[in-house]
Amino acid sequence: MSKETSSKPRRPKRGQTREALMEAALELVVKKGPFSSLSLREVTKKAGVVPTAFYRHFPDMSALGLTLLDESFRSLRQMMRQVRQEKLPTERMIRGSMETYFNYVRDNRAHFLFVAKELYGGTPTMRGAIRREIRLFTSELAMDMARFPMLNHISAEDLQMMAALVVNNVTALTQEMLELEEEDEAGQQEVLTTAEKQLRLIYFGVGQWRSDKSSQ
Amino acid sequence: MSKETSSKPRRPKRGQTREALMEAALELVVKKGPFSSLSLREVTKKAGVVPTAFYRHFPDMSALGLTLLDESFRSLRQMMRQVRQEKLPTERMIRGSMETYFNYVRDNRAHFLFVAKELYGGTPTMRGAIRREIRLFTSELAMDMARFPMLNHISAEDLQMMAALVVNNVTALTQEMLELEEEDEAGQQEVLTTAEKQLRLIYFGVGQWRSDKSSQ
DNA sequence: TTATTTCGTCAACACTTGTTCACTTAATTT
DNA sequence: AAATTAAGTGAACAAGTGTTGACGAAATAA
Repeated sequence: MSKETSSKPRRPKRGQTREALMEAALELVVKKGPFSSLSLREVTKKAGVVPTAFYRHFPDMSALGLTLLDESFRSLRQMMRQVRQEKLPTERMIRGSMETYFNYVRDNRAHFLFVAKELYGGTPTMRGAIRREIRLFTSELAMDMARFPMLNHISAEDLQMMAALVVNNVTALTQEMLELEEEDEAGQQEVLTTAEKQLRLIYFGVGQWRSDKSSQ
Repeated sequence: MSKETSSKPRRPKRGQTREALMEAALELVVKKGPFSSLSLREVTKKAGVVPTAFYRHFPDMSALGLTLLDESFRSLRQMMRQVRQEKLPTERMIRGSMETYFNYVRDNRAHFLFVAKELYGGTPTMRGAIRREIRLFTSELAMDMARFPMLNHISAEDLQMMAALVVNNVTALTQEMLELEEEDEAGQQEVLTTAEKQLRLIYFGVGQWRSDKSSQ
């Protein structure tokens, strides 16, 4: 049966509170501080709901945190998959993927801020989950590199080390990006071109690499 | 029975409480979480002193934090100066400076943990202070590179970008190091050799770099 | 319809928090 | 030796915290 939309429900609709809580937490992270510093009560207050209502949706704050984390990475993984599919000559690929990546960061500022602030300061569980995701990205990048014919001569572990170099650096630049004001387009552009240069430099280094030399 | 001769003072000596507070805060950061999540009361408790005694030494917690930050970076800067003075052929220099740096990290675990957990999660003031220090290291590294004759042809801003690449990566590896157990020597060794390889790769990349190419 | 589950509310609890004030006493200065 | 300053203590506060349990209304299922 169809229930019609009356003008204003006195209570939020089914399951709407859950999203209100997640959204409230994100907003508070943006303007107040790390998720770990938020209290259950202020989150519920911001969500426009009484403290006890929280327990209808999450057993405790850390459950909310892990849900938020999952949400953050699910869409990010999806975007990365998309980027990975574009087959282009290396130089164009570097510029292209950096552009789409940083645009994505800009469009999902709150989620990235949330993750950034928990990366080193969160609970062990939280940190572990984030680090696992990052390692996943690294491995996938290494696998991508392994498919390039010109990198045939490089050992698997060296590829891993190179991928880690790229990921570490992009991660750091992401944080730098988040530190900028949202309106600071010039600064953001600068970070982007720095990223491009750095990746290009790494690319040059990879071209010179001999794996036997490293095992020494 | 009250009077003791000279063995144990009933009260800490002059100015001893200040250090007790700083030490207590560091210990709590190691085993509990980011400094920003510590309460004044638990710090004083750990220091074996009543809450109100805190105000005799610091106006509030954030002042303690900034003092701790200063302490952390002062000794680090000193060590970096020392590293920078050793003049060696590049390859040896990479290995050498990475070794002494990571040994220093191991010996000052608490301070690095403190800084790491505040880097992105701390108050704006705290984050700003840390980022300023890091930028300082980057600039100094860029200046060092500028003195190499073989890097004459590289523009100042490209040198800055290269130094940033190095610093970003070492920072990330430091965090990785801190995530390991203190006894995990194998893991620590692995991080070290990864660091060496990555720096060598960057070094190769620098060798191929043409600044005019970058301006496109 | 009626019955049932879902989910937001209210009151209350036992804590912990930062900070104040008046106090004492040790250490230093005069 | 006396006076002064530095630095610890204890009680008290208002505000904020997580969590409980019983209650009621709305949405869904029977």
